[in-house]
Amino acid sequence: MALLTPSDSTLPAEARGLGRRRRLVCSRTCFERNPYPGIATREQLTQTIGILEPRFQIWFPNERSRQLRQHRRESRPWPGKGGQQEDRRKRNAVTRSQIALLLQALEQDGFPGIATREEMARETGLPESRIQIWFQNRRVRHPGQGGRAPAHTEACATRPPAGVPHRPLPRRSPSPTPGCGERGFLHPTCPARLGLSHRRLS
DNA sequence: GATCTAACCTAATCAGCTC
DNA sequence: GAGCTGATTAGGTTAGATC
Repeated sequence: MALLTPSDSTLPAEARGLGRRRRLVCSRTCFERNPYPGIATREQLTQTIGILEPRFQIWFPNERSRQLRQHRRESRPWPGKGGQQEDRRKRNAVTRSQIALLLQALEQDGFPGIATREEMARETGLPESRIQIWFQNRRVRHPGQGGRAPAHTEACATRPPAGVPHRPLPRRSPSPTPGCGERGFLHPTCPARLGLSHRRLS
């Protein structure tokens, strides 16, 4: 079985002034068996390896992305899901009180870093990974609620400062996509976001 | 400094639940 | 069935770890 191990850095990312989680290192054996693991398989891997399930939910898409690119470079067909699709995670019911807490946090920061998310996980009793998903969905579906975002629309509409590459507009949208900040979200490299979101800590 | 890749982001979509 | 929203996916960027 593949081993997942924490990287050698001894301090948590937040303690080092970063808004990201510590990195893990993973080998590919588990991926070759099933590149699309369902919740049951991921939980089983968690039991076997001792790494939390949400880390697999990050690692597997990343690995699929790499493999897909490689297959395309070599003009090989990607096998895809194939076979029976495994079960999804059971839908998590978020209570009104939990939503209230999350909305409060969203007002303050639409892009909470790992420390904030873990604090909210403690307060709400929800898993941190579910909070991350909740923020992702919320930012997309309620763009006006993203705390400070609307206030920086003007800054986002302009060019980033020299040396700060502006992220390209979102993909997979055949229709014209609103500019940064227009719908209430800010590109990570937007000058308005730099110094505000979880990246502010760096 | 270059490279690799986990972490993170988005839009799009699927799917469960409530009305 | 419509609407809402949690979960998943593809595809992109960022930044920490390693060489």
